[in-house]
Amino acid sequence: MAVTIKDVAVKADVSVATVSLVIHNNQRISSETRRRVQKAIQELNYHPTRSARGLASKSSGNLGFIVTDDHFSRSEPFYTQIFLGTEFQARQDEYYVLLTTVSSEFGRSDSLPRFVLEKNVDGIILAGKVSSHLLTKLEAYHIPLVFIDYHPGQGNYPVVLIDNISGGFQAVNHLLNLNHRRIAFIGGDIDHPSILERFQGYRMALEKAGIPFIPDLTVVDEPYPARANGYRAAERLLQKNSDITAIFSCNDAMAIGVLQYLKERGINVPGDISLIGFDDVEADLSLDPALTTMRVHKVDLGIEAVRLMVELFQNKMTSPRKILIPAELIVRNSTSLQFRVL
Amino acid sequence: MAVTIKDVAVKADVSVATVSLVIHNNQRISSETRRRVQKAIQELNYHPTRSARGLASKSSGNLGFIVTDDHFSRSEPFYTQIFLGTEFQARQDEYYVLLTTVSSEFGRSDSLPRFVLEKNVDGIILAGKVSSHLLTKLEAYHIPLVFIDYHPGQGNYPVVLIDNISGGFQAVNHLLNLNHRRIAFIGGDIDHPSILERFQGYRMALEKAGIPFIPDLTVVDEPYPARANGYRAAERLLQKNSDITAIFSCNDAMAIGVLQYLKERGINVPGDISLIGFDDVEADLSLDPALTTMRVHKVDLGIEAVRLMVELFQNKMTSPRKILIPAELIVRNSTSLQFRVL
DNA sequence: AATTTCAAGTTAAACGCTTAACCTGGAATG
DNA sequence: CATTCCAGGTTAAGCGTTTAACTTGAAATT
Repeated sequence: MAVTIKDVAVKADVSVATVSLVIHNNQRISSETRRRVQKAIQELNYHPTRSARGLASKSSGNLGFIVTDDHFSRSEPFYTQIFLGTEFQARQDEYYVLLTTVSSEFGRSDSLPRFVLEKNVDGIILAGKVSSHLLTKLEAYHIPLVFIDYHPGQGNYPVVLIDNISGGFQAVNHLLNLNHRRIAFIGGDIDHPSILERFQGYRMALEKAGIPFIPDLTVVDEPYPARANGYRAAERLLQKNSDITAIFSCNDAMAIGVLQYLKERGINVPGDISLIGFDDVEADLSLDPALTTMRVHKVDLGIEAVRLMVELFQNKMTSPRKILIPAELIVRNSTSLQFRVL
Repeated sequence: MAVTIKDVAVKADVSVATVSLVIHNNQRISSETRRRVQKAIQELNYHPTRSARGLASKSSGNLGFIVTDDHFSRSEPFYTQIFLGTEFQARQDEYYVLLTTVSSEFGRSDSLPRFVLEKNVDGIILAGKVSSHLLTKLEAYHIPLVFIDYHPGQGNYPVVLIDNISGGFQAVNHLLNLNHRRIAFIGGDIDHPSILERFQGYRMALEKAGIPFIPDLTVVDEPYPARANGYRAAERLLQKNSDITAIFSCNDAMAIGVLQYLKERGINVPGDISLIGFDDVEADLSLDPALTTMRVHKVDLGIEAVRLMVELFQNKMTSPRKILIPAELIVRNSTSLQFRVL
């Protein structure tokens, strides 16, 4: 029924091996023969069958994409964007991406995603933190691994990270430039690397400006960075401090909670307090005022991960194994010049 | 290196055929032998290699997911949710789904997605409207097709649709129950089936309530349903009508534009005018007031599409070929009782 | 002129699985 | 008791590629 490499071979009057060699640009074939084969391929509209290629060459042409279920459900748009980035770059490099979630509690006895068991991926991209048991099991399969927005302590894997430190620094710098001096930081659990780094950026900016760091101006012990926790953090923060003029929230989700709290208290943003977030999510634009934030180029995270993977395949991992994607300041309406005399 | 069906056969002291038959639950194998084989499979931790299976059985274990690039970029969260739904259900049914976008202008001479050329999918799910040229080409390959949120005129393909008519009806009914009588409709191009259907629901609800349909209360000629067009539609609508008490927007994107316009004009929502949207997108919650809307269960669209596909594969397409997913009224703060005496 | 080298293919095995067709020995049947 | 039937397997031929190893004829070398 469908046209196979054999049909092409017959038509071009060569062996199937020759056809295969032409397809793979092997130099052993004369340009005359090459042309004849290519013509036959064209005319028959031949395309190698993926399964057959896979079986013979022991490569699937697929990349796996793993994210934990709760990361995914908690901030789905974020990981979705990353996934779309991998999808986009994979297309350029002639791969497909198989998406799957795993339990964040992946244990010693859980079984790996089907695509690894069935040898249906040539490499795996892991987005966000995953269980160490998963990694241990994965390592046993010797599949190339690339990490996004997380890196396990041990192992020397290629990784694509957000430049959180510099991002935090820029965010606070923006506030400093607007003449703010009493700047608060609101974060989720400081043990999370990304949050910690943003916090470090915050401190660095203050230090550089010669402003002392005041622990009371920070809330860094909320369980995880979601709206409700942002609301509560704002509440806790403002009960102790009445003279804050700006808040740097570790991410937009919390910032939205903060904003809600401030509004309910009749505190004007940015009139009374300026607010800046981090991530740049869809909702930011619908807010009133629209949220100033540090944009994370999520798609780029995915793109770079696939690029690293392809380099890995080609054994030419000459470029750095760690790629930092910068965050970008997006000024909207939740930050403004501060005039008050303190 | 890796364990193959042969290893299992040796260990269980049977032929490889027997192992294969056990794996596929063939009844020809005695339970005694079956157990022995299964034990060997367990102990060796054997999993059939996907490529080999594919080659031998002429099935890839993959489903293709196609959406046009501009649909995708215009309302990415919408299609992403659908995709995630297919992904979810595919997992249950042991498939993977390969995502790709095609140009909305796909022409006669464009080439099909790589996964169909390489016989790397067993069926294709098409989300949203696609070019007829694409369909023509696809049909030549005799691949099972399932549509989501769109159905081509010709052909009798399985399809999963949003119940837009009933959704529109419910939306307007909600407004009627709140004592509104002057209810406007704002839509994008009425030629788009979904929008037309929502409009039909609007008219049906009015009719049932014995309220005459007034063309001046509708705007149905904006190019496509996005924020900016919602803003403009609201402007046009209110210039002609001062006594509107409620607006049904054909989707949330336009509703957000409407809301912005009303706010700028100092018109209170829902105090002066109630507003209801359609889709239920992420941004709705960040709005002030939070938007009342008709929730579309996007994930379910994807889930049902995969189910239909699997039924197709099993030739037991007994259930209806057209599945309607109901929309659900989500009451938030943009609609309220109307008191004005008209 | 004999030998070596090389360019340009070809041969054939292998990849790991599925499945139609075949086999075999005992139970059921006439 | 000879024949049929069937449960429970096995054999072997594919599926469509890739690729290591081999071939061959002509050019280059000695």
